[in-house]
Amino acid sequence: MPELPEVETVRAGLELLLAGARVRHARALRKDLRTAIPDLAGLAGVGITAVRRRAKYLLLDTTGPSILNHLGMTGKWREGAEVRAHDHVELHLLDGRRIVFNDARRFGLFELCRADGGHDALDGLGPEPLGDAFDGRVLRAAARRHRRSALKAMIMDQRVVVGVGNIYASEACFRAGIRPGLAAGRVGGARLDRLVTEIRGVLAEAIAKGGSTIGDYRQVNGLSGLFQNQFSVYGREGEACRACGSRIRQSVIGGRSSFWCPRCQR
DNA sequence: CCTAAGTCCTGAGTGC
DNA sequence: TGCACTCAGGACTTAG
Repeated sequence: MPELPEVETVRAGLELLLAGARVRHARALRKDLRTAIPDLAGLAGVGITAVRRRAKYLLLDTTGPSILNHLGMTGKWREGAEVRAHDHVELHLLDGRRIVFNDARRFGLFELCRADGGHDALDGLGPEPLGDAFDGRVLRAAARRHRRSALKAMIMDQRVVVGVGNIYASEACFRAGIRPGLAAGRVGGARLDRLVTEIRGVLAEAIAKGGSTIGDYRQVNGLSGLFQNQFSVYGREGEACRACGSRIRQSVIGGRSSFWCPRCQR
C-alpha cells in the first residue's frame, strides 16, 4: 500500500475535494473489502468538516459519523462520474460531484467510527513518526521487547511506530547504515537514535515529493508521486549503490522483500 | 509461473 | 505448569 507519505498526500488531496462539501447521499457499489462496508444511509445530508490521517488510516470527519478508510495496497480516491471496475463507495455531493473510493485488491477498509469518534482499528497504534512522541526511547524499548526479530520488521510493526511500510523501512535502514536483517536487540542505542532521525527524514522528504508511485498509486488529482526516483535501495537489486558502488542486495526479511547495501550497512 | 505499497490470524517458541 | 508475549509464515485479492 501506500505508506505514510502516500496516505498523507491522498489526505491533502481529499481535503481539497471534500472539506466544506455536503453529501447528498453515499452508496456502496460492492461491500466486500477487508471487512464488509456498513450501511451508509447515515451519511445522507452530512457536511464534511475535515480530512485527517492517523497512521495509514484516513479519517473523514462529518457533522454525522466519521468515516474510517484504509487504502490497503491498491485503494484510490478520485473525482468523476464514470463508473470503473472495483469502484466500492461513491459519495454524491450536493454540488453534483461524485467522489469515489476504488480498490482492486480489496485489502482496504471503509467503515464508520463510533459515536465517540473512535474505532477499534485505531487502538494500540504506536506514535506518529513525525510527532514529538517518537524518539530514541521508543525504539530502545521496542528493541528490548522484539530483540530477536529483524530490525526492519520491528520498525514496520504499527504498534511500535506507525506509517513505516516496506519501501521506507528499507530506505531508512540504508540511511541509518544498519542492515535490515540484524536482530533488533543487537543494535545499540546510539544507532537506534540515528534510525529515528532517518525515519523522520525519509518520510518528510517523500511527503514533499507527493509520495512514491510503484504500480498504481496515484495522488487524488491523478498525478504520480516523485519519490520513487530517489530510492537508494528499494527495487535496486544488483544496481550500484549511489554511495559506494557496491551491488545492492535483496532478500526476504519477515516475509517481505528487502534491499540493502552490503558495504554501507553493517 | 512470479511479484506487489498491508494487515490479520495461527501456531510454535520463549521467558518469567 | 501456566500464562502472556514474541516471531515466522501464510492467507486474503487482482493485475501485470
